[in-house]
Amino acid sequence: MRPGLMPKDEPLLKDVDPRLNALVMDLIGRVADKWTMTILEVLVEGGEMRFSRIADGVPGISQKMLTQTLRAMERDGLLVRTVHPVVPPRVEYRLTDLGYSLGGAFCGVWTWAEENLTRIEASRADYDGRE
Amino acid sequence: MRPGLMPKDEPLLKDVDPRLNALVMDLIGRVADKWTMTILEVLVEGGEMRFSRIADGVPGISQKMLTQTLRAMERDGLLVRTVHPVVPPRVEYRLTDLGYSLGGAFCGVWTWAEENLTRIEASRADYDGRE
DNA sequence: CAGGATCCCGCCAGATACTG
DNA sequence: CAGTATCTGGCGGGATCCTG
Repeated sequence: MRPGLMPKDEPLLKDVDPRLNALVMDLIGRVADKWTMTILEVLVEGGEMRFSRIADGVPGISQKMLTQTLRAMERDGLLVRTVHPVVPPRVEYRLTDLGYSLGGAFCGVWTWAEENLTRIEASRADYDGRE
Repeated sequence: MRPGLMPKDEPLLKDVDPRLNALVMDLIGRVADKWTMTILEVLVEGGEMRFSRIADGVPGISQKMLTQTLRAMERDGLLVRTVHPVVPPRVEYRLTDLGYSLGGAFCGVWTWAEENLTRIEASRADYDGRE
């Protein structure tokens, strides 16, 4: 593919600013966790939703982590939080365009996980079988 | 889009087995972290590589986390680890087809992060500005 | 209903030292 | 070179109680 031999000092990644790269990695660390991905999935499917309905859609999440993750997503501009001043309180969460675009980007990972789950479990069983 | 009103007990996600869904979420939790993503990126770019060259391509990672992440990826069948019985030791890591396919799935997330980094930083600054 | 505030435990990850 | 082994502090995250 490349002409000539590969020089040994060729940069490993594209020659991007390492500081920029670190920022991107941190951003990914923030955004690429299972809670964020799942909440994103739920909101893509369900549109604007209230707190407790999101909780229903994310089995296993604690209220603390749900609040925390939603706040982080709001801070990152992935969703908007609307408080309706009524009793009982009614808070709606709706994805922004940025949020939807992240949902699209994650879609590939989600699909990949679904498609390859059994293959990976088999690989793990095989790996654990050997010693 | 949908005929009729939406019944209130409509399932939030596609009506998948919740246990299957939990497994997928766990798998994503395993695989969607910044170290795995970065190592994947490096190996997609660099092909078969040795331990220390991978370390060079992943700035900021500790040797412990690199070993640990590589082992987990091997267990999941994302890469193969080849030990050459020479002195000094020479260990090569190479992605499997499964690993490459995950790299492709992550590509969207990586690109998304690069493209939207400044927008997100602006959103955070704005969010932190208000109180 | 949608959280805020606390307490607290587990394990994650960095630092350091050692080895085949 | 490519790891293991060990110690340790920090904090992620669950459980619980309380409130506008």
